Amino acid sequence: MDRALSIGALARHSGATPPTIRYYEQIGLLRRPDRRDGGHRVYGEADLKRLTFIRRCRDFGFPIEQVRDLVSVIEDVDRSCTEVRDLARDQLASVRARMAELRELEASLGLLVADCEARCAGGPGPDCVILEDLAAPGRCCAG
Amino acid sequence: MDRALSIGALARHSGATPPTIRYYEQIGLLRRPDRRDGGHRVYGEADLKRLTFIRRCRDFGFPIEQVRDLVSVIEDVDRSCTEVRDLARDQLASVRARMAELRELEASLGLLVADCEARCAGGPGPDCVILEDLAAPGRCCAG
DNA sequence: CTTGAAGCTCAAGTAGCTTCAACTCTTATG
DNA sequence: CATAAGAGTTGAAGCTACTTGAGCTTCAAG
Repeated sequence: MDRALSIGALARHSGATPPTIRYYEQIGLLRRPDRRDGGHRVYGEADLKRLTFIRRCRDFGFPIEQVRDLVSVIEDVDRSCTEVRDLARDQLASVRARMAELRELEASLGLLVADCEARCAGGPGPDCVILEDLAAPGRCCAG
Repeated sequence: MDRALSIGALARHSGATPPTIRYYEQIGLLRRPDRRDGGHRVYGEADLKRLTFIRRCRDFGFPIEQVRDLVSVIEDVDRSCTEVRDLARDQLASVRARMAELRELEASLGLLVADCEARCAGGPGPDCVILEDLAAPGRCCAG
């Protein structure tokens, strides 16, 4: 029951778009599928499975090159699942680092907005103390 | 006291790199500076101030095109500081949205790692239930 | 005067796709 | 069977915000 899928059908089932699928094929992340007489790509269940895996990894934020590693872990009988765990741990760490950066950014931006409310009366550019602060070397109002 | 700065000195004082400064010049975010006889760029305090402002906006996560707007707010006498506040508010909202995404990602990755610990004994690829889950359509272990 | 650091220009590379132009193929309907 | 819409094809360029590289010139210190 390995029903044939067009690129559009594969896209719908996997959550990728047709151009993305062609792109993955181009960079060697997906195999080159069989073609119909007219040249249209034909996919099967195995392709859907693999693409689903790839999309899921991408949703997890893994960069393409790491996805390549992960795919090879799946297909290589000799490599272990703990490799996936370790890669996921690394990924978790970088997600957390990025979140910490964003938290700082959030705090700074919040301060900037608050300062704009408190210290400026909505005056024009050159009179605004906030804009002056932003342009001054050293620490900034929300820095 | 408008001491002259080389591109390297400007870089050190502003936190940008020389290539980045040249890039900003190329895209019209910084004016074209005067040159010495040998062709080297010469900057002044005004350039440092402007670049500091730009870098700070970039650190806040504003995209280049919005920085362009912000710079014009500064230089246009008729436009008000509240514009900056509004842009900062928008930016704050998108930072928060991005953070929410990352929080979900963190939770999912955490689950993935936990599942790998709990359900797999570190077996090889084809035997790992986690890898199966990731490739299966529909919901995933940490989905 | 020599040497090494810093600067110059222009071009290409990075990630991860998306979008475009200019076609061809398939499928549904009349 | 004709036709028109929609889906598919290709290769190339575009996107963000820079970074890197090649190959050369200039500057500052000793």
